[in-house]
Amino acid sequence: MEDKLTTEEVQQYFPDFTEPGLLQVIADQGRVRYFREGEVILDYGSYVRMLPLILTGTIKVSRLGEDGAELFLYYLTRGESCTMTFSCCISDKRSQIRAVAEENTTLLALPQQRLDEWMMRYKSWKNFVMQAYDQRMRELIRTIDQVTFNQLDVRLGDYVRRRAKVRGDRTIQTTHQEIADDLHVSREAVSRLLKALEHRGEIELSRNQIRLLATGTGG
DNA sequence: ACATTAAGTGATT
DNA sequence: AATCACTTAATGT
Repeated sequence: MEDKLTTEEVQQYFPDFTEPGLLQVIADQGRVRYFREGEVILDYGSYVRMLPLILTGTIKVSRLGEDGAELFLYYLTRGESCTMTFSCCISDKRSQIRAVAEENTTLLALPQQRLDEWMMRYKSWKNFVMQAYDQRMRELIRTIDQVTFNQLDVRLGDYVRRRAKVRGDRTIQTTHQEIADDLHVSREAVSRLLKALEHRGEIELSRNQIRLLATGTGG
């Protein structure tokens, strides 16, 4: 596989990038990198020199809590970039997050130096970045709401649906313990609430596996 | 058959 | 909702 993309390929992956000059510079400076499932792409405390644009696969982004436990933040999939990484690039700070390949993933790594210059120069790039910020912000606010109002059942439902969505599969392979770690709650709480969801007919449980059942008419 | 790991449950705080 | 103590179920050797 090639190390670089052609401008046509960049256009295909990111149809929102309109300026020929932007496509050219991304194709020119971007490097295709491949990560296997479970590989750590970026870890806490390391300096960020590249901004990733995800081409295929999924990346799981988490934050390190005060007590050393991890808290799941969000997934990145095709056509997305990492908001946290972008802000690290801009301010030249160490990473506050860890990014792990949830499945085999290819991404386009963009060198950090030019990013703010592109913001002024290419409107579609600026829009892309701002849109990413907007989306992440909404997501995080929703999570904060769920945490502060103790709506763990809602949060758990969201989690399962998101995870199924990024995989493009109604059946997800995981343990209750893994979910508990991601959400920072006890394993028992996860087991009990999942059981409740199962009784409501939303999911089906078996060992190491959760299946999402089709929800009623119109979804 | 036995050990290990995942999941379910009730009681307590 | 967390923690503990325990049971039950599934899987691996």
